[in-house]
Parts: sequence; structure tokens; C-alpha cells
Amino acid sequence: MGKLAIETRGLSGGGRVSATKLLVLGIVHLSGGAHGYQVRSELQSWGAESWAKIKPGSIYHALKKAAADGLLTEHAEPGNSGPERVLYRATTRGRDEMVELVRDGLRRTHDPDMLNASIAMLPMLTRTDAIAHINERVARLEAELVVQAKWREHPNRDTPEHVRDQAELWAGHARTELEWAKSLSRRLSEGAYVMADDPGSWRTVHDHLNMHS
Amino acid sequence: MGKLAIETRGLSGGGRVSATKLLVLGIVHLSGGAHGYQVRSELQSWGAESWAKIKPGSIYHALKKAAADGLLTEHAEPGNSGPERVLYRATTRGRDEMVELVRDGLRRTHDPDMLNASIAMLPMLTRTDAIAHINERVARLEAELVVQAKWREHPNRDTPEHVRDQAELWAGHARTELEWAKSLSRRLSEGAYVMADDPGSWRTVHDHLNMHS
DNA sequence: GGCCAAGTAATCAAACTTGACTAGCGTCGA
DNA sequence: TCGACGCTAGTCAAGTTTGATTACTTGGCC
Repeated sequence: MGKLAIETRGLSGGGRVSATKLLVLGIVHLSGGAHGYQVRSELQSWGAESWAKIKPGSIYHALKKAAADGLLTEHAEPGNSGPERVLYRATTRGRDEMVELVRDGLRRTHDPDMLNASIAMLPMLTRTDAIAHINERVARLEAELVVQAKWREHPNRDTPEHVRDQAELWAGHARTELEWAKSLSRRLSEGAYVMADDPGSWRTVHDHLNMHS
Repeated sequence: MGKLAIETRGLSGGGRVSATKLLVLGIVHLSGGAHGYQVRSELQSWGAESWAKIKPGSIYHALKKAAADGLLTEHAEPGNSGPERVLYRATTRGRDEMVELVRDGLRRTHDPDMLNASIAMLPMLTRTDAIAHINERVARLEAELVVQAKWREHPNRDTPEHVRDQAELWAGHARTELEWAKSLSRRLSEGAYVMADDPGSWRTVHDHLNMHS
């Protein structure tokens, strides 16, 4: 029976990662302010119900939490038509936090939800920033595959066969992701997508709008 | 902005799926009775900390919940050495539930944790049962890939480019899993692994032990 | 012989997620 | 005109997961 090395290291850098948080912050920011139901609709129109399986309750919770943390501001709106609602708007800290979350999601392996959310919010980053972080992911995946391969050459003898098969599947997924990440990185280098520092990006448009208000 | 079709259908067949539940039940059953810490150690010795990211608290909670649901029995043991502990043992209902969970995990796509847990507990099933359910997974994956391919031929025009890339990754994962599942099914057909109905299985040994008690 | 490190066993509060529920308003058909 | 249905918007209690913490024992080593 294995020994337990109970590691009680705190997270470096502070707050927990969370795909929900990133998506909610991201949508509020992209829409330049939104209420809960809007976030909900937007998420599902992106087909997000499938890859991020976020339920309504979680969205409203995430919004309130983010507001309490100073990442969003709440503006109560009296119900002009229908029930009253709360408009959320991203603060500067909120935008910074969000960008950091996107970077994190690109880097971290073993967290598909977070990766998906980060990809959805990819245009929040500048082109070079995105490429750098995707390349870091590539490097990590390659390193993990090497470790994995070593482990499969010298398997632990009390590990059952079928558990080794799991490792096989795992490696397959890692290879798939590796290829995909490489090609994404390549496409970005070739100028694909409208990123934060490109003309016509959400940010350029947003700044433009702000100029007139 | 998409409309929300709020579907409030209840789960067919009853209880929620949960990888934690399956793993905890499975380990208790395989060990023929165990306390929390044992489950914890066993899980991590299987390298389970990586693919199932289950923390201690969840294990103890899952044990208590399962006991409350009549899937496990609790035998309080006074601490002969060390703090007092509780021994859990699987009931018949618990074993049945567990087998059902393994089947479910093999069938359901879009739930990697559950698949991993099911693979870990694969020898709980008879050979034909396991093959049947893995084949069902294969069929489902193939169907999903067809739908996906169709969707990518006629993409929704308000879906951003980078979201379509996500779909690409998704399809890649599905193909990887498909190949893996096919080969697992093949190996099982060729007699690989010791399954529940094979001589020398956990079940045969277990019955043998029971005969002498 | 005394004390520290590591192992054994589990608890707890806080945070998060879920599913079900509430409620106003519009509209379309009978 | 009325009522069933669906959309907009959100609350809430119950359940789950997490990370930290407690508490006791053994073994080693100075």
C-alpha cells in the first residue's frame, strides 16, 4: 500500500483556477457589460453547454463572487420590462485577472475545461503573448510524453494491466493535443484570427466606443 | 443572441453519475472492506491522483454518503493502534450499483473521469458485458464524429473562427478515443485481462475466501 | 530518554455546483 | 378574452468538493 506524501503547499500566485470564472468574466467584458441571463444565453449560443457544462446557478454565483472580489461592478437596473435585473461591468482588475486566467489555461495541461475556456477567450491576448503561451503548452506536453514513455518501458509491477492501458489512452490524447497546439501556434504566427493588438479587434472597437461616451 | 430552451428533464434511471463514488465503492469492494485512509492510499498507489483528482475530504464524504444510501455498511473499530477508525464493507446493493456505474462510464462519452474510473474497475464486469459496453461507446463516438463533420461543413456563421478550432481539437480527441476503444474491445475478445467470470479473478478468489469463513 | 519527522486517520468550514423553483410579461390560438 | 405556453431573469436549498487542520503513534537518532 503506497505511502501518502501529504503535500500542503499553497497555490502560487493566489486564487483558484476556474473555467466558470473565466467564461463569465470574459463574456461580461466582451459584451461591454451584461446581466446574468445575457451571459447564460451567450454561453449557450457558443455551443458552450457541451464543452463547459455550466448550469445557470453557477453563472449567477460566479457573477456575484466576481463582484464581491472587485472584478466586476454591479449596477442594479429597475425592471423596465420584465423582472428587475443587475448589470455587471468588468473593472480594470477584472480584465487583468481574466487575461491572466487565459494565459494560465493555455499553459496548464490536464485541465480540458480550462483549455476550452481559454481558447474561447483567445482574442483577449495579443498575438505574441498567445503564441508564447501555446508554445509553453507544447513544451510541457512533449515533456509529459517523454516521462510517460519512460514509465511504460519500466512499468511498476503491482500496477494492473488494464491501468497501463489507461496510460495508453492518455498518451494518445496528449499526442492529439500536441499536434493541435502546434498547428494553432503555426496559424497564429501566420496571422490567423483577429487578436487584441490587431485592428478591428474587440479591444480596438471597445476603445473607440469609449472615446465617444 | 440565442434562445434558451430550458430543459428540465430529470435524469433517466435515477442517481447522478460520479467517478468519486465509483472509485470509492470499487476499492472498498476489491479490498473486501476498507477504511477511509486505506481507500486514499490505494487510490494514490494506482496513480489515481493524476487522472482522478480526488482530495481526501471527498473520499470520506463519499464513504459516508454511500453508507447512508445503504451501499456500504459502517463498522466502527475502536483505535487499537492510532486514532479510531471506521471499516466500510460493500453491501449487495452496493456491488450492483457499482457494476452499473462501470457500465455507465464505459458507455457515456464526454466524461473522461468516469471513463478512467470505469477502466480501473473494468475487471468487475464479465468479459462479454465489458465488450458489449465498449462497443456501444465505439458506436456512439462514431455517431458523434459524423454529426461533428456535418457541423463543420456547414458552420454557423456567427460562430467565431477560434471556436471552430476547438471543435477540431474535440474531433481529434474523439478519434483517438475511438481507436483506443476499438483496440481495447479487440484485446478483450482475444482473452486479455482477468475478468469477473475468469478463473483467478477477484470474484473467484473472494468467493473462495467466503467459503472458508 | 527525549524530541522531531513521518505516517495514520479523519474532521471541518468555506466555497462551489446543481436542479428545481419563482415570477413577470408577451403572444397566439380558440 | 382568456389561458397555455414560452421567454426573460433570477433565487434558493441541498449536495459536493476543497484545503486546511487536528490528533495520535511510531521510529529513528542524538
